[in-house]
Parts: sequence; C-alpha cells; structure tokens
Amino acid sequence: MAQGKKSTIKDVAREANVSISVVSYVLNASAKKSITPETRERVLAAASRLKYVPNHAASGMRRNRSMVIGVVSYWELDGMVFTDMLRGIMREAAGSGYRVMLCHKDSQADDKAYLDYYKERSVDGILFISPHESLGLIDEADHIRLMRESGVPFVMMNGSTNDPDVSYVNVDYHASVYLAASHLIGKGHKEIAYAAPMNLRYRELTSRLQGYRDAMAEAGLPERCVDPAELRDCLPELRAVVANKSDTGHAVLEAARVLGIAVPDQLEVIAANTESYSAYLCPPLSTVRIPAERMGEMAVEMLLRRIDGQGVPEVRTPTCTLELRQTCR
Amino acid sequence: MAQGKKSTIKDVAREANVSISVVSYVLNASAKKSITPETRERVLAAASRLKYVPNHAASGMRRNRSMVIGVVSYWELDGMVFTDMLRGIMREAAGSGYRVMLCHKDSQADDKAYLDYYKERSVDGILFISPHESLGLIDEADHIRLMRESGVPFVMMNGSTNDPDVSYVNVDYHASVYLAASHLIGKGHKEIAYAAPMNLRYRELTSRLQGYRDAMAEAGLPERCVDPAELRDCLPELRAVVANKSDTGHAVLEAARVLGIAVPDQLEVIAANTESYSAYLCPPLSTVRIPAERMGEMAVEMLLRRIDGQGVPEVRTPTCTLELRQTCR
DNA sequence: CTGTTAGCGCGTTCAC
DNA sequence: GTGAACGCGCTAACAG
Repeated sequence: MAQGKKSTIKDVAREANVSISVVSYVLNASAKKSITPETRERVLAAASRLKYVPNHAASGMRRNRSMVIGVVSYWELDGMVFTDMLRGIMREAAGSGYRVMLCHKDSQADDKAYLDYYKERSVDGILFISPHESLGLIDEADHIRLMRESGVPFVMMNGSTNDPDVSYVNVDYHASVYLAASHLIGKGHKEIAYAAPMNLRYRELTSRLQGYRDAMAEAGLPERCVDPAELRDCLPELRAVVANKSDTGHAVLEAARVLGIAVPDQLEVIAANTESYSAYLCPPLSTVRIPAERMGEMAVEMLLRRIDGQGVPEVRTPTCTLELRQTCR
Repeated sequence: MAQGKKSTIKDVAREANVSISVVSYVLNASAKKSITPETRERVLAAASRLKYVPNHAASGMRRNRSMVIGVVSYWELDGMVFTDMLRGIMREAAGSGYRVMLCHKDSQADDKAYLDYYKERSVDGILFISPHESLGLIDEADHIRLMRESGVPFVMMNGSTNDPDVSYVNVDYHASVYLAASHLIGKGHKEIAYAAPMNLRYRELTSRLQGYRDAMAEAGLPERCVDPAELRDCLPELRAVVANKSDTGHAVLEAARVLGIAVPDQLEVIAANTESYSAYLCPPLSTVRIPAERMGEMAVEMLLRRIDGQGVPEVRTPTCTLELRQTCR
C-alpha cells in the first residue's frame, strides 16, 4: 500500500554493504571508476530491491544540471503546429533523459518571467517558440537580448530575427508556398493566383509571397495576387489558387460555394499550411504539411548541444510536404 | 553582456553585511522571525541589486517540495480539450507559485514511467488526464492503484473509474447532451434524434446517451437513436439531430449535403462537444462547449490541496454551455 | 528581539 | 573501494 517512503542512496549503500560513493559510481556507470562485477551486482540488486530512484534535485544541484528544458510558447497552444512541436520535443527530450517544463510568461505581454526558470536552475535551456508573425505581438529581438544577457542556452523556433549568433529552427514559409505553386504548375495550370492578406510587414507573409513569385517566375508564368476580401469578385475568373494558410483556403472554399463554383472541378485550391480543421473543410482542403514534429526534435537536439557547450548557432528549416485531399489532387 | 554568473544567497548575505540565515528569513517572510525593517531593506536592496533568484532545486530539497506539478496526458495533445485544459492548468499553477512539467509515459502502452517523476522529487503531484474513453486504451484503475502505492498526490481529469478515494475533475458528458437536446426541445422540436456510435462499452458514450434519454423523457418525447453509419438512410426523415461529438456532427452535415438537405432550414444540428474545427464546418456547427480551461484550474486547486495534506477526495464536473453557430440557433 | 552558527537534505567527485 | 568536501538554501538552537 501507500509505500510512500522513498529510499535514498544511503539505504542502497547499507543494503549492499558498500559505501555511498560506490553506489553512485555503479549507477552512473562512471567510466573512470572500475568496480568489481560482483560488487556491481550487489549494488544493482539492492537498488532494484529498494526501488531506488535517484533524487533528481540533489544530483542536479551537484552537477549543476537540472536535466530539464523549458518551453516558452507565444504560439497559440491550440493549432496543429504547437501540438506537433510539443510531441516532437517530448519524444526527443525523453530519449535524451531530459524532462520538459512549460514556462509561463506572466500575463503582462512584455513580461519575461520565464528567465527566472533558468536563474533558479529549474531548466538548463529554453526552447522559445515565436508566435505567427502575422500577430506581431512580441519584440523578438528584445527577448533574444535578454536571454543572451541571462546566459541561458536557447533555441528559437519559428524565429524571424536574423541574428547570426542564434540558433533557429524555422518554418520554411517560402518553400511551403513554392511547393504548392509548383504542384499546380506541374498539373499544367497556367494561371495560378495567390490568395493572402497583402500585408507585408511580417517575414512570414513576405516569405510566402516570395515562394509564390519564385515558382511562377521559374515557370515563366504571370503572377496574380488576390486579397481574401476580394475573393467574391475575382474567383469566377480563376482556375487555381494557392492560399497562404488554411484559413484563407477556407475563405476561398466559402466564396466558391456561394458563387456556385465546383471544387476541384472548376477550381483547384491548395493551402500552404495544415490546421486541425483542414481535413474537415468541404471539400477537404489539400495542404502543405509543415513538419512541426520534426522541428521539435531538431530543436531539442540543437539545444542539448548548446547546453553542452558544443554546437554553433545554425539555422535549420526542415522541408514541407504535400498533403493532398479533395481540393486538388 | 553574458552575465552568466548566478548569485547565491551567500552573495546577497555578503553584499548586505548579514548572515545567510537573515537573508533566508527576509526573503521567505518567515513569520516566526522578526527582522529590523532597516536590515530587511538592506537585504532586499542587495538581492535586487544582484538580481538574486533562489535556487529552486536547493530550496526544494530542503523543504522536500519541488513546487512543480506533473501533467501526464493520455488525451490527444491536439484537440481543443487538452489545450484548453493546459491553459487553465498553467494559469492556476503559475498563480500559486507552481511550475508545470510534462511527464512522458514511455512509448510502451503499459508503461508508468511518469511515476518516477514523483519518486525522484521532480514533481509534488500529478494531474492525470485520461483519454477519451471511446479509445479505451488504458487501464485506468491500474494507473490509480500504482499512483496510490507510490504515494503521489494526484487528481484524475476525465476519469471514469468511480473510486471514492480519488479526486476527479470530470467532463459532464450527461449534461452536455442533455443541454443540447433541451435546447432543441425548447425550440419546439418534437422529434429529435440522437446520432452516435451505439457502442456502450464506455462511460462517455453511455453518459451521453443517458443525457439524451433524460431530456426526452422529461419532455415526454419519443427517443430515436441513429448510428452514424446509417445517416444516409434516415436523415431525410429527421428535422433535428443531437450529435454526440463534433465528428459525428460533421458526418451529419456531410450526409445532409449529399442528400440535398438544407441546414439549418430543413434540419437543425447540435454537437455535444467543441473541436477546433467545429466553427469551420459548413455551415459552422453549433455545439456545446466543455469548460476545459476551468477544469484545468479546478484540478490544480484540488491537487495543491491534496499536496498540502488538506482536502478530501471529491468529484467535480463543471457545467457546459451552448455555443450556437449556424446549424442551430 | 535581532542575528549567528551549524547541521541537514542527497548525490557527486576528488584524494587517499 | 572509502571518506569527506561540496553545491545551495532552510531552519533549529544558540548568543548578544
């Protein structure tokens, strides 16, 4: 029953008739120390008999490592990208013996409470997930500056500041749209419009737009950009649309429905990201899938290297893939 | 610049010309110790000057409290309920000075790796989120038994085992469907069907069904249950449908579209839960909203009381609310 | 009443 | 293979 009592290294030492340090050596498989196989066995047996689990806090204090990484997200918690990232982060962290702690940021928009997580030794490093830039609600450079000053190892996910001394794992916005446009080009379309808000204040939006432009230019095709608000007017003239995101894709499908345009027969549509609802649209929206889970894994790998003092700043942007459904085959 | 060096309680003591213990007394506002306001000020000033942040690991070890709660989720990470819960958990935990750690469960379906989080003092208690029961992929009673044996304070979220010695924060499945059906009844509908898989092995499904039955019985109306697979055949006869979940709601809308049935004019639909895609269906699906964020807050409150040794086992099921969109006003 | 000394909690690691 | 210092903060017991 409620066994409660946790056993310590001392208990194991006593049980195995050895000194505390031997237990430590055996359990940590210290390379420099050679322990008699026989003693080793005694210790291992004692440990398992007592269901010994090392006190993480204590060992962390000694080695000055908490074996925990912090995740601070300005990205919406719902939404497929965050949850996918989280899965990747969890898997990779667990595989490396690290735990994952969610860092809160205090309600104030400008608060950096998460920095204390490092100062108080609760985390060894931080994975910082920037919001969709289209929201433009944080000063990323400022966060970077403060993290630098506090000395915390960190990796930016979905970052936009192009700081050469910082590690980034980014979404390949350019490629996501390039891929979508290329697919339509490959299907023989000559007139492919790009539907997206034409606000170019954020890198996310400019990168995506550029992806469209590059694809069209390489194919020698004319560009045509459409703002979601104007869809009702120009949709009848179009045969193929790349939407910057699934919400725009949704707007396109809505407009098509109202106008009586059949999708995909009269109009093909691809959106450059996947949301949890993409598959539920009517008809199910073809998309480009952002490899967020893989991004999470990569970010952890990079962060652990930085924590170890190895690894130099680098930028990685894993490639997207097509996820075709009904609105475009 | 990279200031790195973290200051310790010793540094503060030296800076303020007092002993270590005084610093501790001041910073922890120890009731039993009265410190001269003047000394107090000196300490406070020194601490803020040095940007002192207590070493969480060290203090935790001494007080035998990590000030961290663990979250282990068998619920899908995507999906609105989990992310909503997470938000509530984070807010409430932060407000009480607690941190949140995500506990992994090792890939093996039957692994209880998360128990080590408590044994190694990484967490003071656990919030256990059960999966949709319809998935039926864990042995909840077994998890409860093991958590009990390990002595970890815990609260079950969305639990189904009806153990009187355990604290639960549950989804009010019964009320969610009851509410949806009552709304349709209030609108004057006489024939209201219930669309759901008719598998009754899981409490989630039976509770929902019972909610429908109770609402109908109280209004003296006849029951009519429909399996999602049979929708195409019987939908033309129906004027109002309660769907157990949004995915069934989606199936109803799909069938209606294929059959040329206008929603909501010829057919009204409400689903008894909200998913991130509910609003994106065509037309946007009216739903019942599960107060998952509130559930997260409540669960943390209850868990903290249990950690403190106060608080007795209790079951709480916060009430759902209507979230009307287009498929039913 | 204010402040100090000393030991503790638990595991790591160096010197013997 | 052992002993003991150490990391950092908390707090009981003690001194001024």
